[in-house]
Amino acid sequence: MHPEEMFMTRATLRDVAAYAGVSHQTVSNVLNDHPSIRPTTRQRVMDAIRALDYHPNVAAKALRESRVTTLCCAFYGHSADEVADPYRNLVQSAFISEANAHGYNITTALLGGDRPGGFEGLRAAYMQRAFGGAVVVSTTLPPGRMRELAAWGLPTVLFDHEDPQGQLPSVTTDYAGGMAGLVAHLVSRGRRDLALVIPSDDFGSSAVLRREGFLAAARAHGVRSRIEAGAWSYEAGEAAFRRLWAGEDRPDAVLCGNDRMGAGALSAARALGVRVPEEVAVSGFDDFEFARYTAPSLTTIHVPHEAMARLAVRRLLSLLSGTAPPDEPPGCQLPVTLVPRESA
Amino acid sequence: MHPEEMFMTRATLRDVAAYAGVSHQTVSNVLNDHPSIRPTTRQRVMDAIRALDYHPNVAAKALRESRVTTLCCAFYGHSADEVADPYRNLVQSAFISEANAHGYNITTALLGGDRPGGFEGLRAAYMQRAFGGAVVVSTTLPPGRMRELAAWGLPTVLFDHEDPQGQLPSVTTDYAGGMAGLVAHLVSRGRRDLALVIPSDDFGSSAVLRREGFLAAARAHGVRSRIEAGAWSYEAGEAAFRRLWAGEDRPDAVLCGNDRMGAGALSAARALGVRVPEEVAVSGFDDFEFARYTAPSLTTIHVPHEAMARLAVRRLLSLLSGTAPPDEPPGCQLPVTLVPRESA
DNA sequence: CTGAAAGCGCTAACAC
DNA sequence: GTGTTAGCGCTTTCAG
Repeated sequence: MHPEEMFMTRATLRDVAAYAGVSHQTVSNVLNDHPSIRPTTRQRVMDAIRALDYHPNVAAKALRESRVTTLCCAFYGHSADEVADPYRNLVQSAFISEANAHGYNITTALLGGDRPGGFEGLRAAYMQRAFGGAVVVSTTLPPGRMRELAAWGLPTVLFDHEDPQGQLPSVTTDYAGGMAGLVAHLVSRGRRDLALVIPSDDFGSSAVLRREGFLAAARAHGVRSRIEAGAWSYEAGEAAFRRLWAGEDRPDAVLCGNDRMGAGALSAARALGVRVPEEVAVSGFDDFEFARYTAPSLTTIHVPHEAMARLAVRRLLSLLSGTAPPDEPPGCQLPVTLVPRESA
Repeated sequence: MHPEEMFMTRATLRDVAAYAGVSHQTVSNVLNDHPSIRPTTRQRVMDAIRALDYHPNVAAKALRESRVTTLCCAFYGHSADEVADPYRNLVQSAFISEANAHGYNITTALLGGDRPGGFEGLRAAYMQRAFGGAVVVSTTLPPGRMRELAAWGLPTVLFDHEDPQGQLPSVTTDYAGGMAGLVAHLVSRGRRDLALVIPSDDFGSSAVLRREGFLAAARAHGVRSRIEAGAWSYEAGEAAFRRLWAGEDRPDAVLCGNDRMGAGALSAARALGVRVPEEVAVSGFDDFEFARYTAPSLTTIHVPHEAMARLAVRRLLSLLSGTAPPDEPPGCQLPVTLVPRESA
C-alpha cells in the first residue's frame, strides 16, 4: 500500500501498526510514552506515523478516555459594546495559546441576555461532553448563575470577577489597588476633589472593588470624593460629565470606571469647552487600544489581561486534573499598572 | 433507579432505554426523528430523556458518524493590533450564533506569524477531526497558504479576501464600491484633490480593491488622486498625514484605508493645528467602535461584518454537506454603507 | 414498527 | 516487550 493512498481516508492506528509490522497496541503505547518500548520499535512506529501522516482521532480518544481536550471560553454580557470589547480578543488569544500549549482546544461561547442557548446552551454542551471545563469571562455575573454553575458540577474558573460565596475559583486583578494608585497620582498632581463615574447598583465585584478602592484611597489622602452613577458606556460617560459640570461645585478630577466612559467624558468636556487636563483631570480604567487615540490621550489603568487569561487556563487545567492544592485560595489577584497619559 | 442517581454519572442511551422500557435502538430512532415510531413510544422515550437529563455524547456520535459538529473560526494576522481588532469580536459572535443555530460549535484558532502551531496546528487539528471545516478570517493571505488549504482538502471559506485562483469560496464586501461612494461623497462636498493612505505593497484583495476602487472613482469624477503608502496602523496614519502636509501641494481630503489609520491622521492634524474638516477632510474604513470617539468623529465606511459572518458559516455548512449548487460562483460580495460623521 | 448484532478508533487490562 | 480481548456510546445494517 502506497503512503499516498492513505491520504484519501485518514490513517488509523491499525494502519500504522500494519505498516510498521507491530500490533496496534504497540502503536498506542508509543504514542502514550509507555515505558519499556524498545527504541528500535519506537523508531519504526514513529517512521510509520510520519509516512502515513497519522493523526489520532480525538473523538475516539475522548470516547475511550471519557475526557475531552476542549476547554470553553465563555463570555458573559450581551450589549453590543460588550461583545465588541477589545479586551475580549486579548483574553481569548491568550486562552488559545495557553490551552494549545497544553494540548487543549478552545471553544468559545456567548452567554447572557436573551441570546438563545446562553447558559442552557452551555450546560447542554457540557452534558454532551463538548468541553471539559469553562472559564467564564465577565466583570459581573448574577450570584444565581454562579450557584448554577457550581450545582451543575461544571469545572469553572471565573475571570475578572469573584464568587462572593468563595466556591468557584477566580482570577481577578487588583481593582482597588488600581484605584488607589490613580488617586495617589491625581493627588500628587494637586487634585483635591475627585468624582468617580461608575454604576452604583452593579453588584459585580469588579465595580464594587473599584468603588471601594476609590473611596478608601480618597479618605486616606484626605481629599474629597464622590460617586456619580454611570453605566459603563461611552454615552453614560458623556452624560455623567455633563451632570458633574452642571452642578455648583465641580470636581477637579473625573475618574471613570472604564475607558469607554473616559472617552465619553473627554468628548463632553470638549463639547463644553472644558480644557483637559488644565481645568479637570479625566481618567479611564482598562487601557483599551482607543485610550491612546483620544484627544487628549487617556490616562488609565492597565489590566494584565493576557497574564490573567493564561493563569485562568492553568487553574482550570489543574482543577480538571485534580492537582489543585487543596489549600489554594479560590481567589487570585494580579497587579495592575498605572498608565499616565495626557488627560490626568 | 431514582432519576437523581443518574446525575452522578451522565445517563447513556441505554439508561434511557431501560427507564422507558424499550430497546436502546428505539431511543436512537426517536432522537433521529426516524419515521414510524409510535407516538406513545416516542412520548415515553422523551419523558425518560427528560427524567434522566440525557444528553447524547458528541464524541460517540462523531466517532460513529465520522463527522464532527465543530467548525473552526481561524483568524490570520499576528500583530497585536490585528489581534485586538474589534471587528474580530463581531465576526466571531456572529459565527457562534449562526453555527449554534445549525447545531454546530465553534472552535477558534489563531494563525500567522511565528505563533507556534499556526497553519501546521490547524492542519493537525483538522486531521485529528477536531473540526470539520474552517472559515479563515483575514484581509490578506499569502497565495501559498491558500494553495495549502486547498491541497489539504480542508473545507474552507475565506472571509474578507478572495482566492485569486478562484478555487476557495469566499465572502467579501464591496471595497471598491465603498471607496467609490466615499469619493462621490467627498466630491459632492467640494473636494478636488484626494489622497488615499494605504499599503502599496499589500497583495491582499482587500487592499487592492480599495486602492483600485479609489483610483477608478476619482478618475470617473475627474478629480485628482494619489496614493500615500501607509501600513494599516495608527502610527502609519499619523506619519502619512505628516508627510502629506509637509509637501508642497497638500490634498483637500485624506482617505485612509482603515479607521485605525484615520484616527492616526486625525491626531496628526490636531498636532499640526490643521482644522478638520475645514482645511482637510479625513475618512476611515471599517466603522470600528472608536470611530465614534475621535475628535472630530470619523466619517467611514461600514462593513457588514455580521451578515458576512453568517453567510460564511452557511456557505461552509453547505460545502460540508455537499449541497452547494455546483454553479455557485466562489466569490460572494456584500454591500457596504457610507457613514458620514464630522470629519468629512 | 421494534430488537439484536456489528463496528467507528482508541486504550486499559490482561495474557504471552 | 509485545499481542489479544473487551468496551467507551452511538448509529447503521438486517431480522423478527
